[in-house]
Amino acid sequence: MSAKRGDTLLTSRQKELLKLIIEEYIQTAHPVGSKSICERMNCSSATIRAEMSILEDMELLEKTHISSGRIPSEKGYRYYVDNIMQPQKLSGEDMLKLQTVINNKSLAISDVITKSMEIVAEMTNYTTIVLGKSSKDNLVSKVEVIPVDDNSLVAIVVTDKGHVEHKNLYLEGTVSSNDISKTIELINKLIIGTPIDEVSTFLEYKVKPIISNYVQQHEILYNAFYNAFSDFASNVNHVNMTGKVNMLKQPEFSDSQKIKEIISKFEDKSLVNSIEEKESGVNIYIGSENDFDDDVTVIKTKYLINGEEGTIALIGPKRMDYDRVITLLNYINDNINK
Amino acid sequence: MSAKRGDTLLTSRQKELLKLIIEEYIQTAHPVGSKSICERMNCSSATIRAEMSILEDMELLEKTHISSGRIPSEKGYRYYVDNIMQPQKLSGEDMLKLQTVINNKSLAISDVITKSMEIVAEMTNYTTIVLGKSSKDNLVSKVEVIPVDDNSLVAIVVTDKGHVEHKNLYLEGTVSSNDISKTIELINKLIIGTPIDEVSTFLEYKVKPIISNYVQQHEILYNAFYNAFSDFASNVNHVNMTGKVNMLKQPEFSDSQKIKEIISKFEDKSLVNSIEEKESGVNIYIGSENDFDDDVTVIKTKYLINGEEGTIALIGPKRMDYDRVITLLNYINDNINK
DNA sequence: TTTTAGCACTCATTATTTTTCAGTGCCAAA
DNA sequence: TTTGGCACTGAAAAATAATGAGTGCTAAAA
Repeated sequence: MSAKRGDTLLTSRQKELLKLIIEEYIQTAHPVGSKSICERMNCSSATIRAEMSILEDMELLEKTHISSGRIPSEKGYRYYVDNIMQPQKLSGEDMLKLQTVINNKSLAISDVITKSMEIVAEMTNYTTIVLGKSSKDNLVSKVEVIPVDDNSLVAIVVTDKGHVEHKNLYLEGTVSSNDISKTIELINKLIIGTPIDEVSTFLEYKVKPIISNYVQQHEILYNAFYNAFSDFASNVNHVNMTGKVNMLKQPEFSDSQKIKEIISKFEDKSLVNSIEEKESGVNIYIGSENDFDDDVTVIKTKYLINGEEGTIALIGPKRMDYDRVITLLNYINDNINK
Repeated sequence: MSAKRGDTLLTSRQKELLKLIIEEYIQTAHPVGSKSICERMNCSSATIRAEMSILEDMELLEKTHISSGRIPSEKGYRYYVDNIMQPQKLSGEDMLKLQTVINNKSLAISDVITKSMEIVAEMTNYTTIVLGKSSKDNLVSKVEVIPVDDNSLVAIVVTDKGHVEHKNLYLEGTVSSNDISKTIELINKLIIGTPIDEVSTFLEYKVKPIISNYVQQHEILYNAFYNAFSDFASNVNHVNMTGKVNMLKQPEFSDSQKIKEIISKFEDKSLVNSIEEKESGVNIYIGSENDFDDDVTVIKTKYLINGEEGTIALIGPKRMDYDRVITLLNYINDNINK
């Protein structure tokens, strides 16, 4: 927590006002007027208006039009997140729901993460993303090939991190099972320990030149395996998104143009992949601070457990329940680290 | 083609008129007025109106309001599809695009199907779905277990159809590698040849009673494998959807409420799975004829190649370019059968 | 110096009315 | 049987009016 970032000098009353406005807006999605506040701060609406006006000068609040109530600006949310909001404890209900997954000791960690985030999506009505394992550091630890019928095989690659990829290969023409097993032997001998994203270049420089010495129908086989392995490298990133529809329930995305925009972005693989988090900790990217969409907030955190690494992220409107989401992500983060 | 289904007695002029109206509406999405037709049929708009009126009495056309042009009714589309439309040849351009995938002999058939349908989605601006392999008829042909670290394993199952499933298992406490290999041996011995959807009951009745005779830490191991296999059975259906966003581009789905409805349906796994086609041939389900949504048409066909079976489907507005889509699906169908 | 009541003013939103126009149905003549 | 003519319809767009939540400013009260 790089605390107090940009903590402009606000009186404690201004801080309280900002807190009340942001929290009301988070709940209602309607601009907040001076009247609705004054009861809670026992002073008149005129006083509130004066203070609001100051907060607007500081660019922490905005108006939607000249005579409207106030909504938080991006800077306002940022100030709230950095200087006002204080992390709550996880509610009993939330904890209970997560525990059923987290305590299930027979689940692999990657499943715990995915299922936890599915639960979070459901609880919060935001969209969650688990971006799994990048190919870096995944070393091939076993290549298995199983014949299916005369013309097709299944090739399976397992990495040292327990990542599995498979691909059905089709062989043009008949290839002797002897040739197949020789090829596999060769591949296994030469390739084990190679980073998975380097395997295709490795195949080209180490295997291709010598395969013809050992294998009769080397060309067909080499090509089949080459195709398979280049796919493996690019597939190692897996993505799991849950609750895309939740986003459409948010009032800020009720315009059909905006809906299309958001859905398109959800479908855009390279954009979704770019959500991968580099920094450590639970980080918050409000509006233009993220590369996904100016109208959303992305909260994400990197995980690295037993060599499996990835990012868990949550996307919601800028008007997000920051408090709860951060508490949830922290809780998941702490718990998957045992 | 169960031709001439419901071929009410239409004069050839009425047929031509219906054809023109439907084809214009498919292109423009606007109700078609009598004036815009009369040039092409060289007669006056009054004559067209009279004929339109007859077609409306037959429930082949509808009005959106009392003084509007005509749009096809569901029955109208049905009549068009059954009795008027005649299958075109595939355009050179369309064929070219598909050939790049279909002629790539090193791709497994399942990849050819998936990629073809991705291309179709892009070409047509509709949404395509490939619903893969149901679990029926998939017999376990190999179980492979690979240790990742002290507490975790990867279990891989391959079926006789070349279908592969894998799962990371986490073992609570340390389990001797001897016990693990004994368990695998036992499972491989007893389970090979079992339909994948029956494996978990099989485990319960055949393996559970005797495993304690061979394996020390049988409980941990049995549970881990039991969980893994029950997942396998339910995962055998895989789904690939492409072009969800295309649907939102269609003018009939520009209303934000409708968009949400469609997107929700796309996300609903059981609904998507229910698209599976039982009948043979390329079949057309217009509006209320399908279970997906009254405002769409679903065109689908079953495939069964080398033991791999599934459904390829296309979803678009009822105002769909039936001609082209059917030609495309037929072409793909013919070609994946070599 | 700070707070507050009072008041004129603004502008989104909603409702109401008016205008426009593509298209229809019907009829009588061709 | 076809067609030109014409009155009529109703959606859609444009213009107008009414409503009301909320503001900024000012001058008096605290």
